[in-house]
Amino acid sequence: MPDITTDPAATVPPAPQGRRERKKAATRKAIADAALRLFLERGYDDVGIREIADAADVSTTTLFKHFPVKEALVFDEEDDVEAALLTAVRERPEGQSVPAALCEHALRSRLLTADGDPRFAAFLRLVNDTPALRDYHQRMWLRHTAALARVIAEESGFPADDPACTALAHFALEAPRVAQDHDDPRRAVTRAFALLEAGWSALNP
Amino acid sequence: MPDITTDPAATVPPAPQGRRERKKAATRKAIADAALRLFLERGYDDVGIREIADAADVSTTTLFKHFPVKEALVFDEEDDVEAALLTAVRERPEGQSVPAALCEHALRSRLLTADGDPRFAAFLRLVNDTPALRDYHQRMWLRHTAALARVIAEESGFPADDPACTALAHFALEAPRVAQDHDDPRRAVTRAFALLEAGWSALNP
DNA sequence: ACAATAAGTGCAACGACTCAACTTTTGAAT
DNA sequence: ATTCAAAAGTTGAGTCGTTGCACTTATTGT
Repeated sequence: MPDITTDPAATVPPAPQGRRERKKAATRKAIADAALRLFLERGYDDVGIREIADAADVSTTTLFKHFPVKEALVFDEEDDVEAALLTAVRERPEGQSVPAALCEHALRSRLLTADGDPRFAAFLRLVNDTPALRDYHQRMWLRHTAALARVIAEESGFPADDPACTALAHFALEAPRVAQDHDDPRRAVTRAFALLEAGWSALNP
Repeated sequence: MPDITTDPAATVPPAPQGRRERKKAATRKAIADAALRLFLERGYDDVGIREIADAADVSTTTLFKHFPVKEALVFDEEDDVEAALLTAVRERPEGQSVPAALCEHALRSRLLTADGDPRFAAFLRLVNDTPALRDYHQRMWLRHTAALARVIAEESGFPADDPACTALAHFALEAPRVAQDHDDPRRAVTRAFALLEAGWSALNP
């Protein structure tokens, strides 16, 4: 449904849709904010759903209409993360290999180290110290496997359903998790990708 | 795992335990059997804990004293699976690479295809079609990462804490899961391990 | 024979999540 | 300007996995 408005000034800012959607977004944000605040204060497992709903001044049913499960409260605004991943591969510098591009992307993403920002550091600690959150995040992250595999296939000329593409995609997405258990995550990521890089180049014609 | 043993000679030696431990094992088996039967009949999500407990004629409290969570009801008798994994690497044929040994082990294990046995095929379908079970199984499977990484380090002369060893271990354990989403899982596993094989050999001096 | 130990029971509860019925708000079409 | 349908939100009861507690019963080592 294209937006054909008579008044062009009404649609200048990013996407301020009707008041309805704005209000919806507002309560959604209120819930997510309340949740994150409470989680950081007292830990994920020691905060109940009802408590969060109360803090955001909504009912628990409303809460669950915005977020499918408790874990999702923490990972709001995780759109365009897939887009970033895919373009990192597609628009990599001339001559750079696919695994190398993925490695750089992994190092660039702040999932490993929150340099500077103490608020983000606290967030990272919350996620990594809470098994439920770690697992959920990884599950969500792996949902990009198929899309990434497709892009890899395009970029490398392999058939779209070549298992090697899926494998590389999956392994690349798992790499950060593997690295997080090491004392020097950045080095670990690099080393894991060295393995993939060498293997991938050997597979190419 | 249900008591569908491939190798009849591999049955447990008759551990001469007291009547206490025998009874305990009996109720445990009764519970697991009832659970698997009901799950296969009506699907994992459509069978409740209380129902299983009733079928096995125990209280839900007793049930949870034997199995930590619902998913564990399906994966009983999963010991010595780590031992098999480790020896597959340690006692591989002369001149065979570590990834190759892991690939063979993956192909040998019946997690991919239940050739012939229809009961095991049904079991596999149950697990693969139930997200909760798939995830739980993978989580349990990944618990062997550290042990496998240590063996890999020993066998290859790398320092015990080299991230490359952890990475290879992790990727190798993930490979079957990646392959299951493909139409020809055995080929997919082989191809995934080809990637690892090539990369690993390139990392060696 | 006798405590110590462990298995098992019953019940009540908690927390996450769902469902159905209902009210209010909002965006538009008439 | 009125009316109407969809969407957002509420309420309350209920399911389901899981735990805690107090209790009984059976087995074991001494």
